[in-house]
Amino acid sequence: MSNNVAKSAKPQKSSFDPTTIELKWQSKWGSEDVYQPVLDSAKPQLASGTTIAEAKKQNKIEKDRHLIKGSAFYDLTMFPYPSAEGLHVGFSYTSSGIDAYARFERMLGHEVFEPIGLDGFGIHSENHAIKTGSHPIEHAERTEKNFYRQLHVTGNSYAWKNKLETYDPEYYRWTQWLFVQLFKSGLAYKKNSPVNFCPSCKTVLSDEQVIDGRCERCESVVEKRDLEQWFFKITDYAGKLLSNIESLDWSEKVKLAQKNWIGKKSGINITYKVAGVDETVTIFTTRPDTNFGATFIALAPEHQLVEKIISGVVKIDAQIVRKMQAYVAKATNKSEIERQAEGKEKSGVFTGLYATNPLTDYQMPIWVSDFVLGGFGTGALVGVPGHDKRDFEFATKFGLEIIRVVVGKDGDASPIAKIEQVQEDEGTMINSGFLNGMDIHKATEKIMDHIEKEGYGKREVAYHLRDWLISRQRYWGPPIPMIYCEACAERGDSWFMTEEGKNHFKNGEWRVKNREMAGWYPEEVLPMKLPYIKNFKPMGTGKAPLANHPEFYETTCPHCGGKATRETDVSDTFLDSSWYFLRYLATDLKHIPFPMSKEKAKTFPGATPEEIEHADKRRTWFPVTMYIGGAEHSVLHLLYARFVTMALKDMGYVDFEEPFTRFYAHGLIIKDGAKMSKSRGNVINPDDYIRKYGSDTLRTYLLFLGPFDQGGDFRDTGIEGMYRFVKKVWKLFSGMENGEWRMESSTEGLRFMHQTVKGVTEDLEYLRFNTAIAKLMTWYNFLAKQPSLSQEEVETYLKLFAPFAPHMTEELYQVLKNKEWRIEKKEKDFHSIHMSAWPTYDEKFLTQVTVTVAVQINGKLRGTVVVDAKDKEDKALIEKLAREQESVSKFLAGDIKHVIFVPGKILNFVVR
RNA sequence: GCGGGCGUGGUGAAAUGGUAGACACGCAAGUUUUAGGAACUUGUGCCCAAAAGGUGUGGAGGUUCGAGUCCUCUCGCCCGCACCA
Repeated sequence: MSNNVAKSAKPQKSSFDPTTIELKWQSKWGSEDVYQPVLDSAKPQLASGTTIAEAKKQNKIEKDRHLIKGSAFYDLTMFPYPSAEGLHVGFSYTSSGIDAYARFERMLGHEVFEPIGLDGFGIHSENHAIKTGSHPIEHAERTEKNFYRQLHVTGNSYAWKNKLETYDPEYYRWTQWLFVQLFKSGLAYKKNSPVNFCPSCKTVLSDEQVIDGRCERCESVVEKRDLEQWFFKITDYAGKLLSNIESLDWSEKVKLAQKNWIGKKSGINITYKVAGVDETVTIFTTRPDTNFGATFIALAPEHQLVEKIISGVVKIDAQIVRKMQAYVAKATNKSEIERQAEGKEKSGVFTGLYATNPLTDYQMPIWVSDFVLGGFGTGALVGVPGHDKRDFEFATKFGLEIIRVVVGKDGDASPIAKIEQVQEDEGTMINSGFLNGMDIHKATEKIMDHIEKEGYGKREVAYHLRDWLISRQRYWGPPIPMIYCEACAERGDSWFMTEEGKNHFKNGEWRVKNREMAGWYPEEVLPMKLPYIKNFKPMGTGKAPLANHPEFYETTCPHCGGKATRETDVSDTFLDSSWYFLRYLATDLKHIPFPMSKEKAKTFPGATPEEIEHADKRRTWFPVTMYIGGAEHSVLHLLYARFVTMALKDMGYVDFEEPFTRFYAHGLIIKDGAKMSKSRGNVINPDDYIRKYGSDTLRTYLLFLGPFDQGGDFRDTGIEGMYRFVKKVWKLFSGMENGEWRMESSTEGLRFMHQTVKGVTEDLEYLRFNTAIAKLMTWYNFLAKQPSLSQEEVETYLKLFAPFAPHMTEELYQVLKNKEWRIEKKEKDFHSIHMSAWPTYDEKFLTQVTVTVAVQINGKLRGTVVVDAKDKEDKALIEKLAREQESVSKFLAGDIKHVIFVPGKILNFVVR
């Protein structure tokens, strides 16, 4: 029966042509700037000034949403890097998510800013150019066009007027400006040090770009090279980068990845006198409680004292020096991979020197060993073989003494002879003088107090995080805008001698004072344009291609006017992306890089009063409200962007410390169970699917695949199914023009609508797109069976579906609008609805209350009871009863008139 | 080794502590079609010929009137970090 009725609501004919519909709306949205927010007039993000994370914690989010209509909502996705192959479907995934979210937020009444751009500078793009045999500049021109075309057909509600490209001189002049500001703040310095070098990319890499000893991009084994490089002093912010993490509304996983990478360890630096020579060795340890058991000292091959011995400053036996030279040379040439391949087999050379342990007067032999890391702590450790497995391995190999100082749970107090006996856990101190009998935590505090009092040690915090290596010996990046002047350096007359420089460092030591630093920065003539050169390929000599071009690097000193040279390295591509979210809001400002206070904006040469005004007003958009991107950037981009923001805050350019209030890491899209790769031939080009099914279908399908943070498996049969569904929706509603609809929804219809609205709203808020879409499908199944639909149901359905399939829903709305909707007149187009009205039915359904009690029916205990309350008194009564189990049983025994028990259905109680 | 996460049908997966498997894919049968495709209808956790019934969220316990969900242990898988002193 219902089948026949259902048919009456369905179309006589259907023609669903997604391509035509989508192009039509895309061009309309574009030409009318529908999604271009007025940047200057948005209200601040939250009226109270609290962050969304805080509001959420206080459960105020729903309430606040209504209070802050018209407030700025900065909805950002990580911009893609353009490749010859075109847009990756992984990006379609992100962009579908961010756009569904943007459209949802817009309906809640926010001003939403959803910008897009291209991360076109960097090794990635340059390698693509080399592979295709083209010049990076031509490569960029070509891919830019293709990428923007592909980005357009997704139907995303991008603010197209604010697009940017990192290789645009109007962009990278500010990247260079940023470099200069960091330099002026003492956060950029140049240093000669062993660095990671990728022999294939022929450039140095930052620590973060080395994964398992291999290059992040090409997976070549990374070598160690001594090169003079530019670094950013991100370690200055290690503490803040770590402590701020707690306040962020990010997934625990990403937060943890950052915490681990920063790697804070609290301990103590202990300085030991070296017997017989005028030297000391400072070690870092987190376990000073075991110090009575210390029997040796081990130095990293890079350690200063080792250098002093090798260079003859500290004189020891010549034969040992030769042995050490050989060992150090071998160790420093080893790549990470080689070191791992050798396993944990310890090696080392005894220096013949001893250090005295003041606690015991034990003469600890000083060794050099490559299991000690030059970059952690002080590059030296004190060996306690009884209570550290690595120390034990070292001690047994070289016959060093092992002393037990902790007894663990097993009560074993015998001498430690086997590795299984090494006691690294909790326990009680023995053989440790005044520490005896204490547990290790108490002993740790006690001994640190003692050492500090005796004056040979100081509590210290060590971090795993190292400074950010910023220079690259490549072509395709912003030239580092520094000028070296030999003459000024000779005179000791460099930037550091200017009033500005002196003021900057007057309260602290100068972090950077070596001679290589002497020079000038041409701040007022930025951008330092990247010239077109033919031989742009990396050379592998430790110099960048620009070093072959005197016409580039030869210049005059901005200070003395003499001959000077420019830096020829370019900066890391991660610098480009560390601040792009700031620039989106100022792409039309020629003289100011990003929104900032009037006071600061005025300091930019050439800034017009209008520009200063814009810069000031647009600050309401910061920080980024919602950021969606890949989890692979957990410790790279996200850490760098946080660091840059903090540095800019300290310089007074921005007034927030954390750039991304909320970050959501989406999952990975695989294809038919395998990772996409060209060699497998299973790379998805979104173009093919958009052409065949339309963007609405692709978007909805991608988001339906599975939980957004887990990605999913892309299957052609799956997208077919989604296409069927989209078509069904089209047919149902486009058929409405000939069908009937009624004034009011049925009770069941209302309940369905209420449930779906509530469910989908909540799902969208937490980016559970897959379940939101499933709810829409369920509701469709219900609607399709109805003999007729109400205008409210149809309109609500279209609104709820719009975040996923914006084109089709808008087209349907237009079709239906022209067919005598018996509703209040709609003068504006559907996109105005996008911006105004998210349906809520809470008020209407206040009468329905869910009570959770134990109920016995037919001798069986059952669960949830849905009670329909007739009026406010009923509702209050039921809520009160729900709070008190005891009264509920009474209530159920006496006051309920009917109990309707439908097998397979929820229990319904009708209140008198 | 440290840290985090996950184990539910043939598949992707749903389930504020309350009918386990929503929704979709796939599969099966049917209607329609010259055929293929498409569309529509019905069915589909497992066991049993069917019904009745039983059983069922990696495993073992526990809390609870009630556990996929909370707690303890255990097995298996995935992802970070790692010779970090």
